[in-house]
Amino acid sequence: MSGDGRMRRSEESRARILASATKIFAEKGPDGARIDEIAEDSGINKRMIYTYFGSKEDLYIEVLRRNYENIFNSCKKAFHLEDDPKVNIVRAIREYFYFLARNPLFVRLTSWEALNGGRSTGKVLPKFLDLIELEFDAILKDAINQKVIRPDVDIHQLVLSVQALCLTYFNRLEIIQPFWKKDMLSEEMLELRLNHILDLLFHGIFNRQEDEV
Amino acid sequence: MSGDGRMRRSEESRARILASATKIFAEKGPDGARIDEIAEDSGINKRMIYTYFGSKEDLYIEVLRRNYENIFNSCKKAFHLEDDPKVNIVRAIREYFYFLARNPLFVRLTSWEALNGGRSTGKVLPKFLDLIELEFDAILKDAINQKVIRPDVDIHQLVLSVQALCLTYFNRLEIIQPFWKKDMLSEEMLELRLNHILDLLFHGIFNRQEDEV
Amino acid sequence: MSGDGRMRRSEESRARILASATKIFAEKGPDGARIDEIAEDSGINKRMIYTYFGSKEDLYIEVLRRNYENIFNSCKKAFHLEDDPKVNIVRAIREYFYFLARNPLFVRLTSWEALNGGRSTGKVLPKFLDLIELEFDAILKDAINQKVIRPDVDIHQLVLSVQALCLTYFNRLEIIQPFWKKDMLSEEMLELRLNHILDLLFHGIFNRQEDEV
Amino acid sequence: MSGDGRMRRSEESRARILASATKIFAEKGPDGARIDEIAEDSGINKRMIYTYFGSKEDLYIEVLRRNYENIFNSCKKAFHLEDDPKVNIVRAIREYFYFLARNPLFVRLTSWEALNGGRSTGKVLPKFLDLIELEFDAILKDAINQKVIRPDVDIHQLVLSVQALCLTYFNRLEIIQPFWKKDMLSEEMLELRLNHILDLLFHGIFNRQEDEV
DNA sequence: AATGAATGAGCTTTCATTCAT
DNA sequence: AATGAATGAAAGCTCATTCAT
Repeated sequence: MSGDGRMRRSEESRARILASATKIFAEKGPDGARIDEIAEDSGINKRMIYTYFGSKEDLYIEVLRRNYENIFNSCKKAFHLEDDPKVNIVRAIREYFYFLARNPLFVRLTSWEALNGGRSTGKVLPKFLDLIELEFDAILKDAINQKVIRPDVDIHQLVLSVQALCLTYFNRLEIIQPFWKKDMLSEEMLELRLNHILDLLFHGIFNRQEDEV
Repeated sequence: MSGDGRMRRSEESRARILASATKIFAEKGPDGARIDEIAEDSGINKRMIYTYFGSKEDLYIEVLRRNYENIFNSCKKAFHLEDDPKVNIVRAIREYFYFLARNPLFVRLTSWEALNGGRSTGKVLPKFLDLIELEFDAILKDAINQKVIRPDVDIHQLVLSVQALCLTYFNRLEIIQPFWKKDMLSEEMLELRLNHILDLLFHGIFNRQEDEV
Repeated sequence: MSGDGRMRRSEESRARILASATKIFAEKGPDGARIDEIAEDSGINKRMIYTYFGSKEDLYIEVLRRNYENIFNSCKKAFHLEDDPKVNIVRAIREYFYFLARNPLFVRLTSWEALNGGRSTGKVLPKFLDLIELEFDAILKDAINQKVIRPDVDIHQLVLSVQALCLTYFNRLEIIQPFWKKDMLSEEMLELRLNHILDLLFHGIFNRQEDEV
Repeated sequence: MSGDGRMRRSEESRARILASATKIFAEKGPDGARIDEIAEDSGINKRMIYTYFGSKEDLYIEVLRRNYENIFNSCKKAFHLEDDPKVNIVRAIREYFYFLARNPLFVRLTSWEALNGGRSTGKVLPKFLDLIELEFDAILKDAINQKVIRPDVDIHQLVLSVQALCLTYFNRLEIIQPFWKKDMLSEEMLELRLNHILDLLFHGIFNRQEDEV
C-alpha cells in the first residue's frame, strides 16, 4: 500500500490535468486554449503537462480519446436490442439525448473537431467515430425488418437526422437561449425537446386529415 | 470619373481583403486564422488590413456582418407567403437548404460563432440573428392557422428542427463523407437529403398501419 | 535610388545580425549561443532574426556558409602555382597561417563543427570542406613531381600535418598563452611560429650529422 | 564486510554516473550534454547525480579531473629517460599517440575545454594541464643536450608541434574520414600516421640533394 | 541510499500590431 | 494609397534543480 502513494499522486495529477484540459479545450477549442491556463486551472506545474502528455497537440488528442471512450462505455450499457423496436428506438434516442445533456463538454469537443475536419479525431480514433451511428443503425435496421419503420426510409439519412435533432439543440443552445423564455437545460425543457423529436420522427407534422388526402 | 480611380481601387482592396478573410476565417476560425495569411492570400499588404479594418477582431466582425447581410438579401427575395402553406414550407426549406449548400463558408462561420457563444455575432448583429427563424416562423404559423400542420406542434422547436436537419448535413459533412459512398455535395445527393428531410418532416417514419394501431 | 533606402536598411540589418551571430556562435558554440544575446548584440529585434533566417539552426548554417565563402574567396587569390615549388609552398603556408591569425572566429567555428562531427557543415557545404586541402594538395603534388619533396611522403598525411601545425597554434592559444611569456598573437611571435613550422617541415629536427649516420 | 555493501554500491553508482557523464560530455560538450541523458544512460536516478556531484558544472569538472588523472597515471609509467634520446623521443611520441587513439573521449573533452578557453580545466586542474608538455620538455631537452636535436629548435614550439601532429589526426577524424579510403583508426592506418609524424619530425620533407644545394 | 514528482527560470518561436518612407 | 521593416507581448516548450517519501 505504501508504494502506491506516489503513483496515486501521479495518477491524480494526470487526472487533474485532463479534467482542466477537457474543460478548456471544450471551451476555447484546440487553437484558443492555452497551456498556461490549463496549468493554472489544474493547479499543476506547466512542466508536468509536457512530462505527462508530450505536447499540446498530444494532450488534446488524449482528451478526445478519453471522451470518446466515455461515450463508448456509456453506450455499451445503454444500447441493447429487445423485442419491441419501437421501445428500442425511443430508449436509444432518449439515452443519446440525455447523454449529450449530461456531457456538454463532449458536445463542444466534437463540434470543434467537426470544424477542423476531424483533424485530430481521425488520427487516433477512427473506430469510435461512428460508434453511435452504428448502434442506431442496428436498432433502426431491426425496426425496418420488423416493419415498424417504413421500408423506403434511408437509414444513413435517418441516423444523421436523429443526431441532428438531438445535437443541434445543445450546439445552438448558447445562441438560442436568450430568445427562449425558459432554461433550455431544465428537466422540463429537455423532456419537451425530446418529445418533440420523437413526435416529429414518428408522425411528422402533418395533420392526419390533410395527410390522408 | 478620374477621382473615382483611387476610390475604386480602394474599394477593390477592401473587397479582396474581405474575400480572403471570409475564406480563412471560415476555414480556421477566429483563433486559428492568421493576419499574415489573409494578407498573403489577398495579395494586399498587411498594413492595409489595419488601415481599413482596425484590428483582427474588427475584421472578423465585418466578415460576419457582410455574410449575414448576404443571407438577408437572399432571403428577402426567397421567402414570401403564398396561398398554399404546404407549397410555402417546401419552397422555404428548399431555399434554405440550397442556400447552405451554395454557401459553405457561411455555414462554417456560423458554426465557429456558435462555439464561441455568439460572442462576436451578438455584439454587432443581434437583428440578423434570427432572421431565418423569423421567416420560418411566419410560414409555419400560417400553416398552423390554415390547419395544415397539427396544432400541437411547438413552432420554436419545429424551426430549430428544420435548421438542425438542414445544417447538420453540411456541418458534419467532412466527418461523414469518408463513410458514405457518394459525393455528398452532388446534385443527386443533395436532392436525396432534401427529400428525406421533407418526407421525415411531413410524415414521420412510422408505417401507417403501425401508426394507426 | 530612393527605393534602395529600405532594402539597404534591410541588408544592413541582415549583415548586423550575421556579424553578431558569427561572433557569438564562434564564442559559445551552436549550443551555448543564445538568440537573445545575438539580438541584443546586433541591436536588432529578436523577431527579425526569425524573419530573416528562419531559425537558430538556419542562422548558424548561414554563418558557416558565409565564413566558408570568405575563405574560398581569400584563397582563390592567394594560392596560385608558380615556377618554384619551394616558393609556392612557403607562400601558401604563410597565406594560410596568417589567414587563421586574422580570422579567429573562423578558427573557432570550424572547431565547434569538428566536435559536432561536421553536423551542420556537412549539410550545406560539402564542396567547400576540403577546399584548402585541395589547394595544398596541388601545390605539394607539384613539388613532388619536381622532386623538391621526397617522393615517399604521403600527401594526404602531409596536408593534414600542415593544417595541424598551423591550426593548433590558434586552437590551443587560450590554454597555452598563460604559460608562454609573450603575446602569442604579436607580429613577432607569429613570425616565430611560422618559421618554426617551415623549418620543421623542410628539415626536421635532427642534427645533420646525426641524421647522416 | 557487511558495512561495505552500501559503500561499495554507492561507489559503483558514482562510477556508473561518471562513466556515462564522460561519454556524454565528450560527445555533446558541456552545453549540449543533458543531465537527463546522463541519468538515463547510467541507469541511476537523476537525483543521485546531485547528491554525489552537486551540480552539472561540478560533475563536468569531476569528469575532467578523473580523465587528467588517468593520463597522469598512464604517463608516469610510460615516460622515463633512458640513455638514447632518440629512442626516448620515439617511445614518448608513440606512447602519446596511442594513448590518444585509445582514449577518444579524452581527446574530445580537451577539445571542448580548448574551445571554452579552459574555463573549467583551469579552475581545478592547473597542475595537470601541462603534464605531457613537461614530460616532452624533459625528453627533448635531454636530446638537445646530447646534441641529437639541432640546438636552434625552440622547445616550446616543438612540444606544441608534436601535440599538433598527433592530436589533429583524432580531432579532425570525423570530418576527414569520409574523404579517406581506409578506416583511420585501423592498426595499419594508425601506424602509418605515426610513422609519417616521426619521419616528418626527424627528417623534414625535403629531398636531401635538394636540401644540400 | 534511492526515486518519482514537481518546479521556476529561461529558451526558441509566433503573433498582432505599428513605424517610417 | 501602399509597403517593407520593426517590435513587444506572449505562446509552446526545455532545462537544471529540488521536494517528499
